[in-house]
Amino acid sequence: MAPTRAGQHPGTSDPAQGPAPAGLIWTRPPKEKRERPDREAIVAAATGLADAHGLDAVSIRRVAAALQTRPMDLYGYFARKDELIDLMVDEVIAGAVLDEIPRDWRDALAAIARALRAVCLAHPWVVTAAGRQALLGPNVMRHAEQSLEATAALGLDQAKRLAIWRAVDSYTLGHAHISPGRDQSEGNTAHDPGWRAEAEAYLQGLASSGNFPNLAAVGAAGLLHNQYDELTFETGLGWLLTGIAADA
Amino acid sequence: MAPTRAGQHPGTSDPAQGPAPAGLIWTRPPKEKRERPDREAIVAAATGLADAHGLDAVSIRRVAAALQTRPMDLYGYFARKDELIDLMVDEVIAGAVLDEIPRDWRDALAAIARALRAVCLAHPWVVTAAGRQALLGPNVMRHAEQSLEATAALGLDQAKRLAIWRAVDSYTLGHAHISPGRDQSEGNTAHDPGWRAEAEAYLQGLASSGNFPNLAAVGAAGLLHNQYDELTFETGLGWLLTGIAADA
DNA sequence: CTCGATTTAGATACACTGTATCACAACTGG
DNA sequence: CCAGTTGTGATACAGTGTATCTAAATCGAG
Repeated sequence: MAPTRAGQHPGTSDPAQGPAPAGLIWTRPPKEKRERPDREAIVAAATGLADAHGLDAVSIRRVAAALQTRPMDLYGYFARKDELIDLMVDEVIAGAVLDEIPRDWRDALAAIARALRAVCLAHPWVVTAAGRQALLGPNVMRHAEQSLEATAALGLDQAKRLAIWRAVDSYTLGHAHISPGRDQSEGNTAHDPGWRAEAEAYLQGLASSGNFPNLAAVGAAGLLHNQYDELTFETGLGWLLTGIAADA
Repeated sequence: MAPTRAGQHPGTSDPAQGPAPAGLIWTRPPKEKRERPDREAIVAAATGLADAHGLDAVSIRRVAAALQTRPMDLYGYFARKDELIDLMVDEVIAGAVLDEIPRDWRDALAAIARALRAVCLAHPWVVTAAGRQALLGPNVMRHAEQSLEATAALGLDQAKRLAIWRAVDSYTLGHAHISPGRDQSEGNTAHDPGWRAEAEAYLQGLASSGNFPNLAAVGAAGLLHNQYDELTFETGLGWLLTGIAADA
């Protein structure tokens, strides 16, 4: 990139360095000092990898390669890979933090839940990652703070407000978690049409066995397709909020 | 974990047609010809491993060692490790199938949810595994059948009954999923007292920053301990059922 | 300035993983 | 009997997270 400054090549005064780079020094680029990526860039690269190919595709080596660094360089910014995933989760959860909380508590909880759901749909791996350990990142805490703030004006005791937060988060994350075909990464079988056909045939077999009359009435499509996910999510969320309203 | 080749030539990774058994794992007979470790024993060994040391401890080599077999012998009973995990999940979910469904729909749904929760507490890894792909095993289907059966007498349309099942399962699994310190395997940091102390100090710091007044009111203990999990679960389940009742 | 001690960078090594592949034995149909 | 298929046992391969070793750079003291 920069013109050739032949001034400072390291340690070439010693003869017979083992893995010496090939070619004349004049033909080699000036070793363009690859600066170490900062934490933000690492998290962004890892998130991109996870979005594109699933959480399993996030390996230290691949993240390093994406940043043109070496694997062990990344460990300057976290001690274990789990910590990198913590950073990734907190980063994307920032997208679920509302700019403004609706005044009505029910609207507020619904808006928070929908924002969280949107993040879970955009980054399916966060749901998986959320189950690994307690999430304590600042953005997760802001989300929690908003969830508690939503019920601040209701005059409830702390335990009940805490339970409300837990209930809405549990439902929202759980719904995304068990959504069929949630994970769009290529490793997932649910998008292979062949698998789809076999699964439907299998479910047809179960249905025609007579042991699953209620499932038979629903049909295989209802179990395998997630095109009604949005509807069932909203319906269930409405039930939950209605139940809370009845108690509060 | 999974050697999912991301990005490279995608055409050559076509699954081999010859040796790969066709059909879903559920449709293939248990191949009882082999008498060494049968499918049941394999699943039991793998489940024991997962219960004791977490899902990550379930490796083909370790399961084989536990059964005094060789790794590749196991592949006579499933084509991929994921299928083994499917078998494990279905096996333990059998424990969530009720002998008898309470007549009252609300009691029935609550009983089903509590049974599912009990399985999730006894085998924390099932929650993780449930998110990997669509669960179609016979015992999972029996659980689904019961969930639909619970609302059979209410005269609701199929879509609503399906949504009820999804809502209760989502809430139940989600609550277990995000329970702090759910995974008791030794890899988890949440049981290290040192980590505990640091996490509490960190949360205290956040609380005293003034940016999280609602969280500060709750206190760090409420966020880190799961001793109230049972209570919050029951409370939220009650809300959900009340909301359903209001709509049905 | 010189010379040891200490920190840092860079690479390699280790113990694992899932599973494809291969060499070879055994059985089977012609 | 031989050819071909099938099964069996072992090894190989391409990856994983991260500990550890080596060499270079930096720094403090005299």
